[in-house]
Amino acid sequence: MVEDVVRTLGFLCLGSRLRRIGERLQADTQQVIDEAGLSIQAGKYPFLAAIDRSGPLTIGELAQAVGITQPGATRTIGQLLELGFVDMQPAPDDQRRRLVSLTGKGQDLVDHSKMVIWPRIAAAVADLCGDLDGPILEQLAAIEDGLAAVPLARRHAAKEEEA
Amino acid sequence: MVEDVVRTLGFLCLGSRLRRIGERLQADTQQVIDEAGLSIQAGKYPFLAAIDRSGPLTIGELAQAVGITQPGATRTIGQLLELGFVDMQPAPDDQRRRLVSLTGKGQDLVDHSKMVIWPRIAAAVADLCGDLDGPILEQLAAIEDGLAAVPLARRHAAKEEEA
DNA sequence: GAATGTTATATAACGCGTTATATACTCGCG
DNA sequence: CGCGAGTATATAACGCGTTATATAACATTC
Repeated sequence: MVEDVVRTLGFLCLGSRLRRIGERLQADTQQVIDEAGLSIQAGKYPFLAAIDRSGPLTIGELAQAVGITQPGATRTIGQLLELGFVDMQPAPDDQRRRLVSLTGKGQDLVDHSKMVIWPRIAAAVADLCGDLDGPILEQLAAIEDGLAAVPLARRHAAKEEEA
Repeated sequence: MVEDVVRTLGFLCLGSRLRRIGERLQADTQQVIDEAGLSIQAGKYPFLAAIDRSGPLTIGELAQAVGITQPGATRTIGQLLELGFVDMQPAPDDQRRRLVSLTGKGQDLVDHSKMVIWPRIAAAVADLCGDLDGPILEQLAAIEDGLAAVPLARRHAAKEEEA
């Protein structure tokens, strides 16, 4: 068995480690979505949720809302356009800005997800790390170990089952 | 100002959020490395550190050690080979396995980094989040806010300056 | 009102992770 | 020995982030 250097090095590799855990978590989230029969990628949800919460947004606002750069937002919105979940039209007062809104199909997906899949995911993640506390490195170790022990797709909110 | 949906959605977007923070942290780390005049990318350090700690390792062991998949390790090691930091030769007993070791240049880089740059990075990250405690979402918010307020490159271990 | 600067989006190229698959070597067994 | 199964690495293709730069529309200034 080889030692996990990223974990061993602690603060020195915190960036790598957060990325690694984030990727793992997102892959597990994707599995939950797939098992629910939804045809959407996990990374696209924040865009749909942003529009659902705030109404039509421009590309630039979407980039800000999901915390990525503008070219990244342009690309993902392009994909959502092709998938038919959003619609885009120039802002009436400024032809440079493009207002992105949900289509009926997109709104249906959001509405369905809000009821069925988002609570499921949030509950699974809460089960994984909702009760954690203490220094961040310890929590990250607990999250990594927790995911290895029971993948996200098999988790649900901790109830009083053991009672 | 647009709301940060990833932060707002909490556990639901934890994967995206960890990735995002990890990327930001790693980019800031890169800046520290660049400012120190070193010509190496932050993401390659874990590979060098793994070999430094454990001696020559195969591609597969390196992948395990840094927590990525084998093709990712193959690629990064290919780059380190081109940069002249590592050397690769078939294992004597099994021609399938390739043992990756540090070259003199690679060892020099590691030795120098261990003295000069790694402590600097670890101290900056510790300054950012070493004293944090509590639920993970709160710590992540503190880290994001902290990075926005004072980038990693301008941080150092918190001393009793305020005394 | 034409030149110039600024802002919003798009495009290109790259970094670094992934999965899927090909290839080369080793091992075990008839 | 030779052949099929398994293992280690390499390659290809893609996801999704980045930076740098091009283009189009608006704003300003003389």
